[in-house]
Amino acid sequence: MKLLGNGKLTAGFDADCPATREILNRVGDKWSVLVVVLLGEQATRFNQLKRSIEGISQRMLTATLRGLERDGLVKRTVYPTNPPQVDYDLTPLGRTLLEPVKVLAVWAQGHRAQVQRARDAFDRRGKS
Amino acid sequence: MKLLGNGKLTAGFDADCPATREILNRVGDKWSVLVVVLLGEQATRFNQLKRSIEGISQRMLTATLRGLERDGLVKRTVYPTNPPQVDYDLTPLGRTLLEPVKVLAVWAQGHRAQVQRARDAFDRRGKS
DNA sequence: CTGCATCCGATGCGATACTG
DNA sequence: CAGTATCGCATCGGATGCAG
Repeated sequence: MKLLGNGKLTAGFDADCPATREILNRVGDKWSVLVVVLLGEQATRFNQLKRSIEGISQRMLTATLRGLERDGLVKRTVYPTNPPQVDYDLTPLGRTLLEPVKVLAVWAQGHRAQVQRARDAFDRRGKS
Repeated sequence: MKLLGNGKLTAGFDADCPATREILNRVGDKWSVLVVVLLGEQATRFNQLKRSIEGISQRMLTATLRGLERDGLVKRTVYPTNPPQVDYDLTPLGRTLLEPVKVLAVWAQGHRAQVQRARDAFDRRGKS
């Protein structure tokens, strides 16, 4: 990315840096944030997570958890019982993600109506 | 989504609410955040944006700007000159999004190394 | 300069069936 | 219970060409 002149974004960060991009991808994907928030509540077993998140497929829950685990945000603990029991929990690193996510969620809910109005207005203009 | 028992996430927000989900989608998509940050710097013309964002296709820049405009985050101003000139700028609403996004970006950059190490370790375990 | 339309490969993700 | 494997549709997004 070419910067705009002074070589630095006045916002004080580079939204184009690969690390930022990757985190944004994580936060943006369909299920990761939801899983992180739920695990922020308490350690949870696989099937309980599946029941808690209405609409998620087993495939996507597995993939989401693997991704979060790979990034060191989630810890997977296997108890060799019969039947097997697997607990997922946030790591300390994962816990630090809770606050930034919350800031976004608060923004979303605080501006929900305003965005909706803008959207309606935009769509009306399009129809005319 | 079924909540975990008390009917409310202790984090103090519902990451599953549709409004939150939509905002997360916006923030998560490939180019929106980058465009918002750039426009946070200054109003910018279409082709200047295109040059500033290395790798974006014209198609996606158009789509991204339309989406942001529809949500009331970006304002599009046409100057009926010849050749035509179109300026994009953040709306006041768009400007309020800058701070939450920055919080995330700061997190990303602050934990970049830690995530990378976790990822490397995870991948090594997989190979063995 | 600022777009829109079309084509088409890449990826996302749900459904389903099978395993230890 | 906690996954893995495979399929198939839907959407994403780049490349290209045309237009006001």
